[in-house]
Order: sequence, then C-alpha cells, then structure tokens
Amino acid sequence: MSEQGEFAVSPSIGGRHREIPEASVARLPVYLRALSGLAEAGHVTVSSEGLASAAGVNSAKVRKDLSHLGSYGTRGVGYEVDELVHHISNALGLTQRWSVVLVGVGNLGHALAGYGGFATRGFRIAGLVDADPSRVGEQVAGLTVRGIDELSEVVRTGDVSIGVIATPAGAAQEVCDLLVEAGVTSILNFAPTVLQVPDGVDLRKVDLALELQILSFHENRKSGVPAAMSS
Amino acid sequence: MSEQGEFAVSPSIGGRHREIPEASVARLPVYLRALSGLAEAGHVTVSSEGLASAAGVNSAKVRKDLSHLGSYGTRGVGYEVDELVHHISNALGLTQRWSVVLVGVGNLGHALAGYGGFATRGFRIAGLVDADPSRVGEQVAGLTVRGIDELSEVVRTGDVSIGVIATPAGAAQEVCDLLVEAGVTSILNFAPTVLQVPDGVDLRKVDLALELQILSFHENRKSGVPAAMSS
DNA sequence: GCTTGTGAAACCGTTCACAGCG
DNA sequence: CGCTGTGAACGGTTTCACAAGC
Repeated sequence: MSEQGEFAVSPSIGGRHREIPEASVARLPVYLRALSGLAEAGHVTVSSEGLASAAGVNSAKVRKDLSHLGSYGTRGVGYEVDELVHHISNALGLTQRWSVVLVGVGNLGHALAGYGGFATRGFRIAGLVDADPSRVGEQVAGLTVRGIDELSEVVRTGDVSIGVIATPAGAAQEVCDLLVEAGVTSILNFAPTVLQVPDGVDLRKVDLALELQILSFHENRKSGVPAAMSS
Repeated sequence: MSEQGEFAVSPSIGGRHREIPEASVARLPVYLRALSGLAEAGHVTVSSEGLASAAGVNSAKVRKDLSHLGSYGTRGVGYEVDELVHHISNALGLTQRWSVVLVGVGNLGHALAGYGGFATRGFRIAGLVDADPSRVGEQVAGLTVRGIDELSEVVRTGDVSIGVIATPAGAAQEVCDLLVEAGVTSILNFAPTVLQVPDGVDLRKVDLALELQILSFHENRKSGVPAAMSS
C-alpha cells in the first residue's frame, strides 16, 4: 500500500492535504447531518463548540477533523455552515451520485429499499436482485426485482460501484464474489458472516445481533457488579 | 501477570478479571459466530490461527482478546471449541436471555422484528411499540403492536433492559427519554440522529446512510483524485 | 515439534493547551 | 477579545517476537 509519488502538486491551494484518518472520515457524515440541522435553524456560522454539541462529540475533535479538510474556519468567528457542508460533501465524494445494487429482498432488503435516507443523501438504488425465483418480478419500492443472473448486467448498465448484501449468511460470500466479479468495488454487508474480498475492494459491515451482544456485555457488567463494598 | 490466582470457581458471578478492552468486547461476538461454524463443521479444538481466519482477524489479536477472559487454551494444541463458546458467552452475559423492546414498527422495525438473529442469539422481543395509532393492534412477527403510552408498562412487566429505536429521526430523542425514564439502561439507535443519554445508560448506534457515505469516500479516492474541483 | 500467553514496541486516535490570527 | 489550527502529551489498540509449556 505504499503510495508511491509524493503529492508534489498543489501544496496549499485549498486542495487535498494528507490522507484523512479513518476515524475522522467516519465522523464527517455526522457533521454533515448536524450542519443540515443548523442550516435549517438559520445558523450562518457555527463554532467548533456549537458543531461539537450538535454532533455529540467534543470541540477539539471537530477542529482536528475539519483541519484535515483544510483551513476553512475564521479565527474568532467559526465556520460558515454552507461552506463547510460543501467541503465535507466534497471530501466524502457526495457531489456525485453513486449507484447502488441491493442483493437480497427479504425483510431487511425491503426495509433498505424503502429507506428514504439513501436517496436523500445522494445514493441511487440502480437495481434490486434476489436469488429466489418467486421474488423475481415483484415490485419493491418502485423497482422490479431481478434475478441473480442479471446482477452483472445491472452493475454494468447502472454504473454501479457499491453493492449492498442483505441475504442470509449462507449466500453472502457467493453474492459477494459475484459483485466483485461484476466490478463492484465497495460492499456493505448486512449478512451475519465474515466476508472475504480481494485487495482494492472496500468492505464494511453492519451486524444487528452483534450490536445487541455488545450491549448485553455492558448490561451484564452493570447488573453483575455488586457494588464491591470497596475501600 | 495476574497478580492473584482466582480460578474458575463460580463462572456466573461477577468479579472477573481486569476490564476487557472495548475493542476486544466488540470482537467477541464475531468469535462466537465463527466458533459456531467450526463446531458444526466438527472441529473439537481450534488454534488462534484457525479462529483468526474464520473471524477475519489476525491470530495475535485472537490470543490477546482471549487472554482477557482467562487462560483457556492449551499450548501446542489450541482452544477447545465448546469451552471457548461457553467462556465467551459468559463474558458477554449471553447465558441469560435479555428482553428487548422495539420502538417504531415501520419498514425497518418490521425487518428487525422479523430478524431471526435476535432470538437465536439469546434476545427476546418483549414488546413492539409505535406512536402511530393506526399501527397499534397490528400483528407483527407474532406480536401485537402497542401504543407508545404503554411503553413503560411493557418495560416493567417484560423486565426489559434494552431498547431498540427504529423511529424517524424526529421522534428518536423523545422515545429515548421515555425508554430511559421507564428504566431501560441500554439503547440501540437506528434513527439517523445523535441521541443524548444520562450517565449509566449505554448507547450504540447503527446508521445505514452513514456507512454508505464512508464507502463513498473510499470510492471517491479510488476513482482517482480529480484534478478539477468546483469551488 | 507445536501453539499459547504476554511483555514491549509501534501505531493510531484523542485530548490538552496555547500560539496565531481575525 | 474569541476561536481556530496544531504540536505535544496521553491513552488505547495492534502488532511483534519470544519465553513458557503442552
């Protein structure tokens, strides 16, 4: 992964700085949402403190995160809301609309297909695919479910670069392989299983039961520690 | 390194080892799932290397994580699958069945209510609640949807300690407050908004659009840094 | 031989605290 | 003055590498 060639071009013309840390990237969408709220509420500028409390983090984190995008704040004043929205959207690549294919139209797939948050945040569902022949042809969220054999075509004609897997665990790796083969380079996996992807393909996962199990751990802690009569 | 040797006397009561790091806790459910698969495939023991590849991590991490639970491996051999399942389940507090209340029975709520992974992993949905009067009384996944005004009663009679929020963003904080007031001490939030909870209440969030936006960032990176940017 | 368990090192992310600047 | 931007300190996590032990 040693990226060859230092960024000798345009050192400071408001362009990119060094790589943005992953932890920062994960917070940018949260800032974006918070800024939408602030804009709607009529705020023109916002301080790191103000944005921090709207985003549920602390102000030092906000400043550090935003500093990775460049210096877009005004000392003594804060950040201009609109400008910040623009810069964050730009950094996240949200100025273009990404096309998504959703595989697996069961309970969860239905919910995802109907989830408004995708469309409003710049994602277009280019196709719904399911392996179950009895589901093919069904209308879901205004789209016709297509067969798994059409996946490759959907990806190519729809210019899809992101795949969402909402199949049962047993089918997920196979679907994942098909997605990669069709040219998808980012995958969001909702199936409760570990997926293998080649280098160059980004993979993220959302595991519903896992989250509950983590909460279970903390519940157990809370109920299990008998106040340890300490000191 | 353990400065005192308290061995497995009573695995059900608190007084475990030192605190397990949060990052380790988050991987334990993954190990658990991997171990289920290994057990089904007939494996009686597994090495850290074997478990690592099944769980999608590296072996050093597995050993470090498991060492926080105690010394349950055999040098030169590995870990006994069944024993490890037991110890991890115990550490996660999964030997008891936790009751969950699900608030918001829209698209996503339906999917969550119907998701088999909860039941099979030791969680019981004690109640479904929705603020929309037209949904109250509806049967979903074998349960009757109840009104938001009954939330407190559901929590108390069902011995609920975990709440899942699957409402629109605008309603989430209000629902969250009601859950806390009713005595819930862990909350899993699916609504795309930042929630405020008092100390002592654990909060985790799952944000579907956020995950896609993170993928968008990486897609954008991969598609070559565009030389031209709008201002 | 083999694999675990663990100090130590390297790495990453967060927080502090203040210089710099509008 | 107030607030940003950032070096430096801090704390948590991952990885290394090897001694301990079956």
